[in-house]
This record gives sequence, structure tokens and C-alpha cells, in this order.
Amino acid sequence: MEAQLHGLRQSGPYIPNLQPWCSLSAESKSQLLVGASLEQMERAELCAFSSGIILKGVLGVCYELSDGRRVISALYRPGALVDLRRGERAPQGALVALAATDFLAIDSKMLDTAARGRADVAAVLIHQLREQGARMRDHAADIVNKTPMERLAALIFELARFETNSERARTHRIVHIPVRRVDIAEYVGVKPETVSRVIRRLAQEGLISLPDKDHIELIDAPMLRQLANGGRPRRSTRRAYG
Amino acid sequence: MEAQLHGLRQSGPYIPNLQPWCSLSAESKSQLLVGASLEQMERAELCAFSSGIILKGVLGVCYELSDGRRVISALYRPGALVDLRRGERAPQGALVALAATDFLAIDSKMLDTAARGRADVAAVLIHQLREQGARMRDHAADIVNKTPMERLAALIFELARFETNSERARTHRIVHIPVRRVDIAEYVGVKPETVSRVIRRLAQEGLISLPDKDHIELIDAPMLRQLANGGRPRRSTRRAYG
DNA sequence: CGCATGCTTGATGGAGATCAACGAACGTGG
DNA sequence: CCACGTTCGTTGATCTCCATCAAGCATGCG
Repeated sequence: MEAQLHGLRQSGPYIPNLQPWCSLSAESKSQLLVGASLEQMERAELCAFSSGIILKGVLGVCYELSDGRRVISALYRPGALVDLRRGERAPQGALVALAATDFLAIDSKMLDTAARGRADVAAVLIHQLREQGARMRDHAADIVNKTPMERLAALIFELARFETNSERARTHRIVHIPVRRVDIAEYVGVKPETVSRVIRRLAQEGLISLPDKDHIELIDAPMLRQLANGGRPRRSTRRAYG
Repeated sequence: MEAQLHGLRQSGPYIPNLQPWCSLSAESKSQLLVGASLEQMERAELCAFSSGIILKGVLGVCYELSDGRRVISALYRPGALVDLRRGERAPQGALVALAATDFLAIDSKMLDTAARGRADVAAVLIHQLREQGARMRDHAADIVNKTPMERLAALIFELARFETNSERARTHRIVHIPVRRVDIAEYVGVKPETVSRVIRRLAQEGLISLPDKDHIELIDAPMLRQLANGGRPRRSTRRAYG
């Protein structure tokens, strides 16, 4: 329950060999590493930094409501640039590890300086911010007015895009679920019990299968995609073909 | 229901005299205006452009689900930079006017060029993208696991930050509601009937008053803020003090 | 007026939260 | 090896809040 802040350990910070970052020039990379630190975090561990790059694992932005409810408003996958700063107001929500995670914490001022001085850094920054804005809009659309089944279907496709399972997902259509059921529930806005029931029903209806608790195999991906997009006949027709 | 695309009319495009834009240099302003067009849109009118600046009114990003459900995943207020582009994939959601709106459509390539060549444009772009990302995270947290009452309370504060009522909001704490009830419902993820009931209950409990249908007066702003943050005793206690 | 649009109110049912208990996996220590 | 505790996931039974359906108003406009 109680997560603790973590000091940096003795490991060499490095720019990951992932999508947007590997194309940066050597000078840009080394400039970003000035003042950067490699944070190796356990699950449920809070992160005090507000900008950086995910090297491995999953981070989430967690809001704690006054009465104890927790919600997760954003997920960050490996390779994602995290930048929680906002203009005037103080940032809201806490950056928390949802799994064992390596995080390259980048000094915010250095990030700004690099973006101002180097065109490739600025391009990557703008690209990342745009991409994440689009993902947040998609996510908001997913959770605003969809049934739990549709939300989970959409989440499966979101997790399928994670770096970790790009190979397996493409070949065997197996999606790794890197977070706990509770985190899924808090991200899509249902209760863990409902997550469990919905996944079971998706398997019963033949859309997915469950090799183990951490993996989901896509059996009928087109149908699942249609479900994620809100394409259920009319009313939810749960046991229509039961 | 059916919105139609709109051609540009004969009016002079101009950079608005609003917050982030008025501080740009004259050269940057004139460069952004190359290829820009002033779109004057009626309510429910679609916008074919994916980047620009709102001069007046409200725009929303609207997702149409396969079975006819509509959701609004983002709101843009006057002064906001709209940039719906995403990296690889095609942008999702349609830009639609939720009220009579003046929109300065900016050519996407020109926006990129200006951001690449001019530091002040890049700074504004990055600032806007960060700000909107933060707002989207807040919004996702608002709609994920909150009661309709809490969602509406949060929405009132979001609308209070709109440019239109900055003066009245500060003096008399009166918030202008620029969109229809249906749009509110589709944005916060409830039905119009529920919006109506919740607003009535907020007024009954003395948190707000309703001068007319388009305005909300904040009577007990701290309590409303606490409600928006999820601070309801335990269970919703609707008729507890009936 | 006659019709359309938008907002509100009431009555009802159902989907998901809630409460409670069980089961599986894992590590620890005797 | 087994007893024990913890964590996480699952399953079942009940309840309640919101969607749904339906109708009633107010306003605007031809």
C-alpha cells in the first residue's frame, strides 16, 4: 500500500534504443543525459520526477480522491516521454510504477534547454506530446460512455501496442498484460471484480483465450476491434447466444 | 443532426489577442497566417482542418461509435491551439463546433515550419500541447470513477476557466455554460436527463444557483471544489438530509 | 397556430458496484 | 515436507444508482 520514494542507484543512465530516441544525434543524447538519473522502481513505487523516458516497465499517473478512491488517468509504455508539467498550475496526479520499471529521469530544465537548442530534440518532444494527447483523447472516448466489455476490449489493443510484446503480438497475437487487475480497473473505470467477469466472458464468447493470467491471446481480433469501437448490436445481449 | 463542411468566407484571418498568442513576434504571427483561413462555424458544424486556433466559441472532439452513440472527448476554449494530428496513425474523432465558433484554421505544414524556425512559436506550441495533455489527464480522472454529481462539479470549474467569462466569473462568480446539455452529457459521460437532475440537486443543496439556463452562479465554491475532487462522505447520501 | 428543438420531470428496470468468501500462488520458518 | 500468512484473482448474492422510456413544458420560427 504505502509506496516510498526511492533514491537513485549506481547505474549508468542511457538513452534507450527505442523508437523516437535512437534517431537522435549523439550530441542531443549526451545533452539530455546531463543531470539525468536512472531510477529503478518496484511496483507501487512513487516517482518524484515529472519528466523522463521509460526504459522498461509501465508507469501510470495516479489520482487519489479525497475519500480514498484511486484512479489512473494515463499509462506510459517503454519509450514514452513522460512530461507532467503544466503551464501555470501545479501538476496533478502522481507518477507511480505499475510494474518493475526502469525510468530515465531527465532534468526538466535540461529538457527545455535541449528542446530549445536542438531541432531533433524539439521534434521528438512535439511528436511525443501530440501522440500522447491523441492517446488521451482516445482513452477519454473509451471510458466516457462505453460498457465495461468495450472498455476492456479497447484496453487490450492499447496494451498490444506496448513495446514489450511487439514481436509476440505480431506473430502469435498474444498480448502481455503487464499490470495487475486492480490497476486495469482503476484505469478503465470499473471494479476488479468486473474486470475478472468481463475477461471471462470475452473468453467464453471466443474472442480471446487466456494462456495464463498475464497473457491474452487474440482469437477473433476483428470482432474484438469492433467491440472496442462500440459495435455491439443494441443492448448488450449478454446471453443472447448463450 | 447532419453537419456540413463549410467553405471559408471572405474575412481577414488574424492571430487573436489572447493569452499565449499576443506575445508572439510580428514576424511569427504573419508567418502563421500564411495559408490560414478564418472559419466561421455554426453549432454542430464539422471542421475539416486538424490544426488551428479558436478565436471565439467552443470546439469539441467528437467520436461517433458504431451503434450511434456519440461521445465528446475534448473541449477547446478560445485561445486554445487545436492540433489533432498524431504520429503514424490517422487522427480519430471529428472536430465539431459546439456553439457558434470562429476558428483560425492554420495549415499544418506551416505550423510545423514556423515551430521549426521560430523559437517563440515552438515554445507556444510545446506549452499548449503540455497544457492540453494535463487537462486531458484531469478529465480522464474526472470521468473514470466519479459520480455524476462530482463530474458536473468538475466540469463547472473547467468551464469557469474559459476566456468568455473570466471577468464575470471573478467578480460575481457566474459561469457561462456555452454548450447544450446534450454536449455536457456526452463530455462527462452521463445522459442529458442526469445532467438536468444533478444540476437541480446542486442548486437544491445550495452549492450553486441558476440565474438562467446558460449560467451557473457559484454559491459555495469551496464545497463544490471539494465535491469535484471526490470528497463526498462515503456513499452518496442523496436523501440523507432530505 | 403548428411544428421543431431543447430542457425538465417521473416511473421502471437492469447493469455494475458492493459485500463476502473462496482459491491459487508464493514465500517463510519450523 | 507442511502449517501459516499475505497478496492477488476469482466467484456468488444482493442492492442501488443511473439509463431508459415516456411525457410534459418552454421557446423560437415558419
